Amino acid sequence: MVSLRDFILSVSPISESAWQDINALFQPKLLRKGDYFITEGKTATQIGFICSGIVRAFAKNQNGQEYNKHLFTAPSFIGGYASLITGNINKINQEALTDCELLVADYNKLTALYDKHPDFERVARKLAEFFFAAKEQREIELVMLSAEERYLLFRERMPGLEFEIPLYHIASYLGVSAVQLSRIRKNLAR
Amino acid sequence: MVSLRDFILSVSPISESAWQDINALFQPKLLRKGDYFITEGKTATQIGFICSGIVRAFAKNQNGQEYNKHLFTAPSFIGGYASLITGNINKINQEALTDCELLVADYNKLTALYDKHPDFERVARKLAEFFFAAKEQREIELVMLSAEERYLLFRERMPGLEFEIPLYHIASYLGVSAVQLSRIRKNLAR
DNA sequence: AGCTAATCTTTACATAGGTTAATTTTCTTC
DNA sequence: GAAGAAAATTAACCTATGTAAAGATTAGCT
Repeated sequence: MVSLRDFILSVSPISESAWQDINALFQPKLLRKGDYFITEGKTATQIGFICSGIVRAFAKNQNGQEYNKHLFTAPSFIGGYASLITGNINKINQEALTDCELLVADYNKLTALYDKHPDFERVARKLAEFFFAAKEQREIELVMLSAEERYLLFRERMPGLEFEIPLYHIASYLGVSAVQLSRIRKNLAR
Repeated sequence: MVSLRDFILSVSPISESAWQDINALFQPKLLRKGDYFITEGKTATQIGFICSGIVRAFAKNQNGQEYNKHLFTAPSFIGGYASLITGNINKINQEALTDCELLVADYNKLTALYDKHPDFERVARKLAEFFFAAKEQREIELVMLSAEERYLLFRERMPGLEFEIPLYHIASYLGVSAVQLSRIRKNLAR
């Protein structure tokens, strides 16, 4: 159970009055395992904050095959970030893999606070920068590392997570099939 | 030959006084074909803006194999963005593939302007958000599309670029070997 | 505990794509 | 325009990984 306030403050300090305005926009929401926070097809309007639980973000191709773009655990923001930013149709789905406690806010109301609270816009800037750096890192790893190396890295970075959700979700997150991950695990066991 | 001012204004409006302060920090610099703007190993300190020319950003793995993370054409910012943001050691190299006209500034001096000019920090926020959205799109394409589809997309998005730089740089950008790209082109020709 | 569904592994086969090296084509430069 | 260097293609071979289907294992009810 993680606090939104602490999370924001860990990014960049903000005034008490900014926090009050931000906090007022977030409402608690419970997401049951299997529920979706967003689905593709409409422009995203809401941003969520995970207090507890696990959410997967995935894209579907024309054949219906899914790719787990990200596995979110608390504390983190979720929502169709690219769609929120650009206003384009959202192409991402986000599904709870466990029961989740969320805080949910309207993204436009939130960004409307930037004018009043430049310290909050600074939080947003730093977050966007970190998100970018993380994506860049992931991109490099997807291309430069073998699937086995990516799996080992995953276990290091998110220890225990592989026992909380189905392996095929992890395989998809690593960019391989469940069968291939099974082979990799067999190899490592020797 | 593209103007930094126009590029910034296309992201978000800023005051004339902000522009004056920003502009004062940039110095022109000529990069010859083959020259490097940054190399891996040190923390990045400078940010560049491409007025003309082509730059590739690439990562090297332990075997010395290279992966072209990005091909930059004017107008765009270059520099070890992840390193600038996080302060970590830069792991990226950026090499001019043609002669380039750059504008170069000290990144810390530039970000020091955020306090004085919140409208400039807004530019930085929006840029970071767009960079993120672009990376996310690229990640999805790397995983969900075949190499052939990625090549076709590349030709659509950066028309003509394939005739200005060696094909093996494009292959690397697409995440395949030069041999494989050659096969793909042969296939498409039929 | 026992039944059912979900998950994971294994097998068999197909294929995209890597590597190396040889050959051809294109670009530079004198 | 000829010589040499760089780039691109082709061929031969190999491996990682995909797909489909069958089995084995585990988890979730009632």
